[in-house]
Amino acid sequence: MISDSKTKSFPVQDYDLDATLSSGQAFRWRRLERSWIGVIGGHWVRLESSGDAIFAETAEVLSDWKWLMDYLQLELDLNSVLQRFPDDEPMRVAMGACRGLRLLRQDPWECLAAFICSSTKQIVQIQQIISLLCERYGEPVNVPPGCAPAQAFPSAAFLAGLRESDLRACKMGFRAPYLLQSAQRVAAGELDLAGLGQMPVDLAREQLMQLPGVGRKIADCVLLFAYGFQSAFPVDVWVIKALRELYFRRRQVKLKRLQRFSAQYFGTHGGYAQQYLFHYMRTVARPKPPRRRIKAETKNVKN
DNA sequence: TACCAGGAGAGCG
DNA sequence: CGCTCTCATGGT
Repeated sequence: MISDSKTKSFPVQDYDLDATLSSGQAFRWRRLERSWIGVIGGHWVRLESSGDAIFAETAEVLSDWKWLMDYLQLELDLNSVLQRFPDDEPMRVAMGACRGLRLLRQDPWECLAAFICSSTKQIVQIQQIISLLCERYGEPVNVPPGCAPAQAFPSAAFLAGLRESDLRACKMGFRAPYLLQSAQRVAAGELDLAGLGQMPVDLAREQLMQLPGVGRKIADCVLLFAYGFQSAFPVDVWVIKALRELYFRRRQVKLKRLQRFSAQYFGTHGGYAQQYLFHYMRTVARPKPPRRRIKAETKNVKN
């Protein structure tokens, strides 16, 4: 077939690849000059955005690019999503600041495992944990000549056979037993990840929250980022900050009330709104870190 | 040094 | 329930 190729160009509109790949939904993308390198399923891929198109390069000749189109959600009409945002000032500001930000559609196990490792961690640290996991326990994938080795995300079955200390060595600390037990339950078929997508969202959430280390927030991340449940609205510290400052004027509001507010106010398409608020708070509205005082005598004096 | 990071679970009243 | 404490690790 003449359409077989290692490269392909996809026309896009309103697709901010940089924002999307760096907005804390996925943790394996690395920037290399103007492009992004990552692994999706068993495919090494390099992506580059030119404004009105996304260019993709893989390591092997392909005729079927559905895996990539699905992951990037290339067929989604973003405007129809943005139109469903609440018509208020905070959302207008976030929308203006994050134009082109998208939600990905990730593999459920990878997404679940990554977010189990995410609790009270900063994004760079989550990236470090995930990359250690993949380097040590993921199946190698083909890469183009001259490129660094890459691995698929390790399967639940493989992780299920490890020891807790193996996972702790990947710097995930107290999350290690959570990930290990969750991997064992998924590998044993006690939780059917593939089946969750066909369930009502509340039932799917309930199933996910049976897993150790998976509470409301992480369950919502998986429901949104892996299954595309548009009503899932992960309420984390950044979104709490956003809701308090933008909708409650810094009044003391309890987490429970924010969760109820978000479900009621943002409704069945709140997931996208959440990502816009999250990204807006992390980038534009991020409080400037206090500038370090430069002390000449600040040297590591190890006696 | 002390504090915090995209939380969850256990133990209390 | 609702609150508080703890969990491991790296960065500032």
